[in-house]
Amino acid sequence: MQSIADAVGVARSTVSFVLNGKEKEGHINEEIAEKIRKTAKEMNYEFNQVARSLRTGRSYTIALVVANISDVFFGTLAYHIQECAEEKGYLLVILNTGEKKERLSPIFKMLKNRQVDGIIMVPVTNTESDFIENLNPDIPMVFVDRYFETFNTSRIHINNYEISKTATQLLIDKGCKRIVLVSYCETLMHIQERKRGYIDALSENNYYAEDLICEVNYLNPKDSIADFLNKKFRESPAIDGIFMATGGLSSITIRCLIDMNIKLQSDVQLIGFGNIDTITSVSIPCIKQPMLEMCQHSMDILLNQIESPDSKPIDCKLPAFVVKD
Amino acid sequence: MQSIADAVGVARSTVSFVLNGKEKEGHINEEIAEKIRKTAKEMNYEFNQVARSLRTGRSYTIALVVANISDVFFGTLAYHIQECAEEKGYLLVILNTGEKKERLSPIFKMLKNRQVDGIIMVPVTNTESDFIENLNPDIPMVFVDRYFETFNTSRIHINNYEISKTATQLLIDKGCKRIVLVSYCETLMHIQERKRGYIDALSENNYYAEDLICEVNYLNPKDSIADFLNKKFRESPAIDGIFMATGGLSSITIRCLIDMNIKLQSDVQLIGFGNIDTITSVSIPCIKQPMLEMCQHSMDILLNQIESPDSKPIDCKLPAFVVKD
DNA sequence: TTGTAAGCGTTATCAT
DNA sequence: ATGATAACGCTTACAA
Repeated sequence: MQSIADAVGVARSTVSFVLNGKEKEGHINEEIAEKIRKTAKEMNYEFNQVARSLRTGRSYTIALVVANISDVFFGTLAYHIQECAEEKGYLLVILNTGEKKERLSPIFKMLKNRQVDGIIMVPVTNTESDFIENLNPDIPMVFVDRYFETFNTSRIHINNYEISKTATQLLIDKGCKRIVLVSYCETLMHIQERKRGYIDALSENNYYAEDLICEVNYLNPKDSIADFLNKKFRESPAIDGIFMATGGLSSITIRCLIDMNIKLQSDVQLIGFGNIDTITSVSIPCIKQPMLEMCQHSMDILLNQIESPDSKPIDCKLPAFVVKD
Repeated sequence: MQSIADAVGVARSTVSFVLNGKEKEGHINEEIAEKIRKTAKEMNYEFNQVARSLRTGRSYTIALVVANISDVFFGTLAYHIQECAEEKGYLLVILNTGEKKERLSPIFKMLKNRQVDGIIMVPVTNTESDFIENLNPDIPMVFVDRYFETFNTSRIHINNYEISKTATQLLIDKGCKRIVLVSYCETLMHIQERKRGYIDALSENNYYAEDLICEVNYLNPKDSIADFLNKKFRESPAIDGIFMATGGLSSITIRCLIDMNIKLQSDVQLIGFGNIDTITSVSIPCIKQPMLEMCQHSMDILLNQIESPDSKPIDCKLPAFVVKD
């Protein structure tokens, strides 16, 4: 920057103003501004983000904190968020929590050292009280996909309740009467909401029965599901529909059914989250999340929060949609 | 830092030396050093990485550049690399190229502005000459998975030739005589090497025939594969084995076969890259890459290169392994 | 053994 | 309309 200033014959500060597009504020002669820009290009000057960060306190970096980036759902989030971030001049850093709450505090600490401007996060299960009590980093933060009811940050999520009710109703409309819910045993709101949608749809048709709910834990879900389904298919009346509450569970459940020699979409009607259609040759209706929109909104809301830190948290609910068979 | 210095009654520089573990260089009294450390902890001081970066020219940040982080292979790389990086105190940023060479130059520019210390990259196809001519960023860089024959950077890859030959031989040992290769039409070395392994195994048994090679392009590979297989199954003698040269192609090919009502592992014997076993109920042998080791080595080699920029590029070939059915 | 001071490359305030 | 100059928080050569 100094050398540009020397070359043009002005002061460093003049160059800085021009190169930051603040000619107006600096009241700089258009002619000389043009000359500065030209020389900068000639000398192919590129500013040093680190120095700028030190001075301004902003790093133009945001962080994405997820359980495990190798999961395709998180990977897709990362992909879109990186693209959005790049467009706005931000760099994206990735952190994995491994769903371990004790990793959060060191992560937030490090992000602060680095003067990271904002965090997009898929929160770890069962950390609501930690956030309320002491975990809250004072960096602008938005939650994506998952959220907590009483912890008030900006959140971007889908209409879990409504879409789950719609999906379940779809099975009912096909004539199913004994519809299983395959889900995780989980306190996170999005899972709770999906369950509530399922229950309400069944209740309204008087089909609800507690014993149709299969809630597994994260370790070894496959065996639990297989056992459950095996039992339920032998009962009379047997089950005739399954609603799978996450993408991961959809794959696992379908794998179980194939192993059990159950004919998909004839012995049993299915619907679930995720891209089920890619793993089986019968086409199965599924609930798709508007990934790109979720990411765009996350980014927009986060940037807004970075610009105006005192703005109120925003609750952004986007519609998911059912892709029929 | 100043406030610690004030509290203890020493100079800022003394504090700096102690906190960086350079008491020896600074020749600092152990007693006072201890006091400084204690006060730092009490005031829960945390150093500002940005300021440090500006001063030292190192950001303790590395970048992972891949085609698309939502792809599970790249996602898995990202996961392990992030873990390794964190362990060494590095932050990981992610960049997607979308396999577009024109995105590389702006990416490298930005990484330089940010004083990123090193790059781990899965290079974009057909960019060898660009790298040789003008693209080479002068940031330490390693290639992982893919590499170019004549562009001399450190590379971490698997024994593509050997493992492909072994895999093909496995099909031959099962009695297959008409073995198809499903691969991409691609100049990247790792794909070429896989093809060479396949050809050599067949040639040694006098089974090689050019018309058994199905090389598709990245756009719409599914239809090309389906057409090819359809034709080949009708020929006499029909094909009886398939070697699938990438994880993505394995899924696609198997999906085609199921659609065609071909019985896996009886009408045709399969072997391929990736986690095939998760998408079908018949178990199919597959080639697994040592993902964790690849990432650890990438990180080690990169860090070494950062520490000693003049060290020679390293060629690190790791063994993949076949998981049998 | 400790302290001083000069940077690192910017931005932004204030005088001119 | 432009230029000096201090500051951001840290590291490190050198003086004391």
